[in-house]
Amino acid sequence: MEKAYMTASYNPPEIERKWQERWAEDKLYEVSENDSRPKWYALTMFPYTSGDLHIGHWYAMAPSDVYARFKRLQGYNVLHPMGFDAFGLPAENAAIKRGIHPFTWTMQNVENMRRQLRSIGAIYDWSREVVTCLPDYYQWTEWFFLKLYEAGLAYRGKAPVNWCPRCQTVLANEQVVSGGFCERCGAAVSRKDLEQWFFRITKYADELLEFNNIEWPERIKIMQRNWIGKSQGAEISFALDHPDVEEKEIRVFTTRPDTTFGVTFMVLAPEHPLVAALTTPDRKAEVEDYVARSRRLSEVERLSTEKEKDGIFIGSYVTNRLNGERVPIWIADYVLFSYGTGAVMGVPAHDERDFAFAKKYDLPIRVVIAPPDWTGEELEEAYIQAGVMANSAQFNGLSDKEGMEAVCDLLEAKGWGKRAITYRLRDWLISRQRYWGAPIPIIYCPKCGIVPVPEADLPVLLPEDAEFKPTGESPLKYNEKFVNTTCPLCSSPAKRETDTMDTFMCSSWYFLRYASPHCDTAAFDPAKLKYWLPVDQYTGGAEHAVMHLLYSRFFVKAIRDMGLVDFDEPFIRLFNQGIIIAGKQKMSKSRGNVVTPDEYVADVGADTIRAYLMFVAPWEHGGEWNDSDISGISRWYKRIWSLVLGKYHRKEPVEPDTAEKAKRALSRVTHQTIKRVSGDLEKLHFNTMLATLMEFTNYLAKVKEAQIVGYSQWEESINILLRLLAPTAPHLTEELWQQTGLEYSIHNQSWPVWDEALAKDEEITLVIQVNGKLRDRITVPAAISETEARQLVLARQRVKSYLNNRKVARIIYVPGKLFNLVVR
RNA sequence: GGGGACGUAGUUCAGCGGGAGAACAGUCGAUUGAGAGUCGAAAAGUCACGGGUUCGAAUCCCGUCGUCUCCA
Repeated sequence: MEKAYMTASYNPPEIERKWQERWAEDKLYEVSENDSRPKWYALTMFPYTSGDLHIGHWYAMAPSDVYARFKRLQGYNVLHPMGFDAFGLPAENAAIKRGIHPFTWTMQNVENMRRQLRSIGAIYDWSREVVTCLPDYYQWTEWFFLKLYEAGLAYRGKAPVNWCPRCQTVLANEQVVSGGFCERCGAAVSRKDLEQWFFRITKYADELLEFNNIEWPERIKIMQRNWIGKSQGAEISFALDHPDVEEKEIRVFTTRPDTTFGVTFMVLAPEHPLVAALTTPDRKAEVEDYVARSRRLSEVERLSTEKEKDGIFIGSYVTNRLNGERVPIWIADYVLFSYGTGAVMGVPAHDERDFAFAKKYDLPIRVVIAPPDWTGEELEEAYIQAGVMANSAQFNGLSDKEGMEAVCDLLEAKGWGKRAITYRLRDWLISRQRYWGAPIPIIYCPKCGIVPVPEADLPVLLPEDAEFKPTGESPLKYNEKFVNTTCPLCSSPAKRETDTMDTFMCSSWYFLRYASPHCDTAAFDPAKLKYWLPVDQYTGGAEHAVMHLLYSRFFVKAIRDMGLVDFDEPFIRLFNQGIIIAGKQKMSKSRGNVVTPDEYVADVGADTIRAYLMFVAPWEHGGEWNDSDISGISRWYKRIWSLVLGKYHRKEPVEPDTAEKAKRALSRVTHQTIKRVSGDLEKLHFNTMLATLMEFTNYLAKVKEAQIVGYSQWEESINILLRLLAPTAPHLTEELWQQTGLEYSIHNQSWPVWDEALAKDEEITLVIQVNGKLRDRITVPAAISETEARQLVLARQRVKSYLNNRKVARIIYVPGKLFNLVVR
């Protein structure tokens, strides 16, 4: 009836090291597609090789590992891979700063981070690791570029980029600090037009707006929709008659063609090509000054609502063809050249920005959509709601909606414009004037022009001996051995493309590589890809909402249309975890509040950190790291340790009725726990799952204390506790599993299943109310009928005292819950 | 400025028409040479505020304040 075990105390670092070695030896977590179980692909966004794994990485990885382990115990063949996003600017900056080669710097970091990642105790199948900066990976990144080029989805075009004149280099948007200055030297950043490579993501704009058959958080979908920014409206031509300009029209895009009669000015983007020619001599100096100023601002600043809308009249006019009016042309930096047509019509009565602009420069405001009960008075603010057209000739009296159609019909009939759709989304600019990225596999031949590198010649290898001094051009440009080549078509001397690819290109397909990471004849083995993909559960930070997550969707759709894959979306379920902060602030090196996990691993152990991170708050919220709270988890584990390994003693004899009751109670609590833990895990509610397991532990401690339940049932409950805890504390549970004499490994066991009948409460507390106020409560069988309940309730002394002589007007009975007497 | 979400014990949260709960922290007691640990016990709340609907509101509705978030 009792068993005793050796009870050494819980020593996390020791047992964690032991089991990690054993699991690696046994290849416990290596997976294969030759498996009869259903597959489950659980993916966590791979980390950038910054050098150290901080607690934020743990927060992303530990809970997702818990979920992956849960699916594994449930009987799925779980692929849960890990790798490194290893190309990118920081490696190059480190190289410039410290004279280390980016490759060396990156691979040192990979090694360190791999060690740190192993300490988490996750089920990563390390045999599938990918590192994006290694040739066996980036040759396929290059290959995908060629595929996109063949499909007409990669093209070369001019684009304005951020340019620092002092550092002589192109800057990423993130390197332009507010006000438009260089992060490094403080010089004013300007815009410069460069020939760049683009991916035609806009071709998929409409499909990217659909989220069919995927379960993504609503807010990420909203962010992507906003980013794509589809607007329906019309392109309208305004007549231009200027002696120095060939063009006879300026086209604008508007979502409100119904307000065209309200146009009182036109605004061009400062970089619009017609600006110079249309500027009258008396305004030249002012206009040029304004253009120069606005080129310095980033787009975000130009569109900021904090910034007052300003602009300048350039002296020329266009004609509004609908009413023949002359309309003055202004320029203003809130109009972007890259969006729509780079020109907008100013309708101050019905657009907030135009209203503010007109007020500032005293331009006329003409109402053409009458608000209800409008009697011709001036507007206090722009009226942007629905209304009836006015001051619009033959269209007067139409609703704005009808007007929209009628005006478009007229424009199309007369050839003055057409219905049109525009997107905020631009094509994806992938060129980087940097060394540390995948080379763009293109050759420029003086005779043949742009020639793609033949597939057989891949990879185009990064030369090891590049100079990194910042010149504003790719370091590869000065590497003659790299640049000079021969044309694959005509064999004449030719030059290689020297820009490298945006690193988001590498991360747009890495989830495909994990299916067959060592395939050296293709980017992936189609059969293995078909088995594993798409990703069933993807988790990571929400900061990737409109970059990585959108690019990956585009990528999959593009290669689907090439026939390479047969699914439409890369990630079926998406979940974004929150952020771990410290001292009420986001962790950052400059604040010096970065929590490094290694010391905690050595001290309290990975299992404790895993549980602590999940317990601190709901996963999607994020929470605050707090040293003193970690001990709560440590104590809980120690209690489990002694609960499981300590002697279980049953006192004899036990009265049969009491024994039966205790037995049923334990089985009920056990099955309720299985049910709650399973449900919480499925919803990724780790914090409540842990609270449930803590309650269960507390309950088991009481059971042990009471010494009534028989040993076999006790053992069964402990066995269930360990399996429920196994995803959270893989090392601790493996150790206890072994020490209680069970067969290795706990991680190959099956997830406990609850019995609904056993989980059901047999007795409930019936709440007794009088006029809605709690007056008494009784314990009754769960299945009690109303009649029986009424007899019991009315017999209660306390109830009688509230009733004295008053009449029961109504009875509200909620089965299983309460009995309310309404008395008068 | 607009949309959305959220304000429950010291903390993190659950509950979302019917008894105000859990975990952790904290407190006290026991064990101990002392501390740690373990065990036990009790405590902790105008459920942000103000109205309304209802037999009954933390829960539904309206308003106010505060926090977060997305958009402009």
